[in-house]
Amino acid sequence: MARPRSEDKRKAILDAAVAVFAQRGVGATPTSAISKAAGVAEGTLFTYFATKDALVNELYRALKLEMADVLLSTFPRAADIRGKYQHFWNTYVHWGVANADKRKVMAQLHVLENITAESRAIGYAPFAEIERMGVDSIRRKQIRDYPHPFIAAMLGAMAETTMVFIAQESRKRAYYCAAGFELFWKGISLE
Amino acid sequence: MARPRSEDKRKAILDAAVAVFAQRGVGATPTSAISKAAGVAEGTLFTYFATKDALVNELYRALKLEMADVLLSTFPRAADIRGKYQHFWNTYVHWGVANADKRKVMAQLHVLENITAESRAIGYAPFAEIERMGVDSIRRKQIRDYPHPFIAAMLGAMAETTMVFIAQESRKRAYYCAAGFELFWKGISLE
Amino acid sequence: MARPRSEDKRKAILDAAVAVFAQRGVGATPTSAISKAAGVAEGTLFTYFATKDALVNELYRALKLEMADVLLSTFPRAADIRGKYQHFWNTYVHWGVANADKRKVMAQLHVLENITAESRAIGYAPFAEIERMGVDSIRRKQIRDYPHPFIAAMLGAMAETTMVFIAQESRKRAYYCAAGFELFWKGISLE
Amino acid sequence: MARPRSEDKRKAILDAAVAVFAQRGVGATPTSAISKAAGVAEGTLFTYFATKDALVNELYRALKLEMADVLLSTFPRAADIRGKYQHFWNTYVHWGVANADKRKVMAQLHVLENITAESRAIGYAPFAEIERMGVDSIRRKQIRDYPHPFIAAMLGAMAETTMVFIAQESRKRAYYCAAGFELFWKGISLE
DNA sequence: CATGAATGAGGATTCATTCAT
DNA sequence: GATGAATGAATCCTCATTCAT
Repeated sequence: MARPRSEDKRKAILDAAVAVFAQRGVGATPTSAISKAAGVAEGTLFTYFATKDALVNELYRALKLEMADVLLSTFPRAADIRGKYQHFWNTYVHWGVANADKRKVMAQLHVLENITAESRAIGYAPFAEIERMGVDSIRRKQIRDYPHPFIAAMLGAMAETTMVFIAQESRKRAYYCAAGFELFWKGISLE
Repeated sequence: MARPRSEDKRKAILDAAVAVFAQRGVGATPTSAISKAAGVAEGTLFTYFATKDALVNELYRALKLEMADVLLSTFPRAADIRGKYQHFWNTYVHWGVANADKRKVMAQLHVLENITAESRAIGYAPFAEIERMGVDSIRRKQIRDYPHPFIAAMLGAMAETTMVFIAQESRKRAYYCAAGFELFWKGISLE
Repeated sequence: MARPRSEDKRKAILDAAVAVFAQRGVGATPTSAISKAAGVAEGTLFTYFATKDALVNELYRALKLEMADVLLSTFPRAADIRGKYQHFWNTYVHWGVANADKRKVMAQLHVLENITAESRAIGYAPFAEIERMGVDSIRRKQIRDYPHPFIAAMLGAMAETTMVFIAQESRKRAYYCAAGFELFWKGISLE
Repeated sequence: MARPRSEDKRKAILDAAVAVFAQRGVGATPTSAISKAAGVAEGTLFTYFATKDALVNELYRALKLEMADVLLSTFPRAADIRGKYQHFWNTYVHWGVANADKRKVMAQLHVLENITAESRAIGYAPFAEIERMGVDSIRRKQIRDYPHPFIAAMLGAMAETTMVFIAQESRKRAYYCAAGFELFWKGISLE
């Protein structure tokens, strides 16, 4: 058996990609910058990822799965409907603030045409459970009756906006987090 | 360094840039694609814009100014506070839907590190009047008391999200436009 | 009008390609070696030839056409059948000896899978006239009855072999040229 | 530097090289393609052959020796002079048709600058006996008086040409084989 | 001023070879 | 010895920018 492919190195490349992508932009970052940041040779990157596109797609999936895990692993099944939405909001915002680079990269990735339909499907899969809860809360008339994807997208966009403000004024983190959720909740709650 | 002769050609280049940027992405578009789309020679582009970055920055400013003009030129000074916000919302959404390319490009531009602080300042300037109105409405307790930039950013983000849904289901344009504003207004109105 | 594309430069690139291809082999020659030998920048090569393959194909056609021109421009229509074949033989051998690089490159090109069917067709076209004469001479029973392509290929292969020997012993050029043709002619003549 | 253990593996690599070289060309074939086709690891190839060039040279020699063996092992010492030449012709053509890959590779190898003078010498050695017979037949005035290497090269080139036609029209194998030899023999026979 | 050919640095990827396991 | 990951020089091609016409 030869030297096995190192999971650490793989992670290092992915992490390095996040760091440099956040700083320079996905499209503007040469693979050489990634390999250098990861501390591997230029060619090594290509033993772990066949092409730059493949790397970008894998990164997309990894970030999506990480986010889903963060959102779901501490989900309060016993909470009331407001508590559940609040959980998503808080968890998302805190994760986003603590992982500013990952958030920036995710924002770029969502918009990139390099991401394949398959990657999008895989990245979306774990959110299906979240969607089910959301749809359910609408059917049970626990929140206002809008299409669920619309509500989810609004939550995402509003949370992103909130994160931007927290990034600018980190002292007011609690304030913005609460204010953002208030705005959102007023919008979708029944009264 | 005299101003180049043809203002038309300048416009043509900027318009062409919008079209190709929307399709291929700002970073992935070569200047040659822009000049070809504009019907001018590759070199000509550089007599109007010193560098690609300069072109991108001028485009940013032009789009910002256009948007401000759209928002302000028909502003209903006599309307009540809800009517004023509704005006911004409707105007922005309709403009964005009718000018999908420009909207896509703006979204990319906002996030690009190529845009200088100066460009951002210039682009922001005409929105100062809007800001004054917004700040005013808060001071007068016509809407809930959040920092104005936060509200403005939320309006922008929510309107963008709305436009995405309209782009996907153009038949439901009126529905989404209204739903989005409802969500927003519930969030910031006092009762 | 900008600087016009220079036919000279185009020729220079093609000539340089012949020289370096002959020395290092088509597949083993980087485009940078060609551009350097031609005295142009690396990028310039690609304004004249879209890809390396395109360059190779154009070279193939150019060499084929040149050869056809050499063979046909002095063709002795009045000569007897032996004289006609002798003309082809002599002309081909002398051209090949005088243009050793081109001959070497042609030999490589013929065998390369990079050469498109279209290029082969174009390169073959001017030889159609030669083929007609050959087929004719067979129909009229002026030479032995073999398929014409077979005879033509034999003539080519035998002439090539002859050229190799002349390249090694240039003093014996006349001897080998005559000996080679003798061998060929004995093979195909009726008595 | 002890001889590597498995002679089988060595053979497997050489055989694999023939197969992939024939398909993709010597220059265009990466060593990884050879090792994969041989069913060994990439690194293993280099315990059997120090460099790609070394492998290519050994392959050249192996093929040359194989050919010499084929030509000589069944040599009809009792036959008349025509029968002897006919034997070479037939054996060569049949071997070449049956081993199309090896023939194609040989053709490439002959022309490659990677083949060292030493390899050429070694590859030629077993043909010395053939040469002796040939020279002898000339001295005894059994065939026309041309330099033996010239005759041998002609036989080779004409046989190669014959093989190409048989490869294209395998039904006419017997015809082309006979026709080719006829052509050759008419050329060198005394009457 | 308009044109588009010329330039060469830079980018993604390949590949012969080395070396840790 | 066998394996295949690691390496980095080399390759083809792109593209922002310059400059001759």
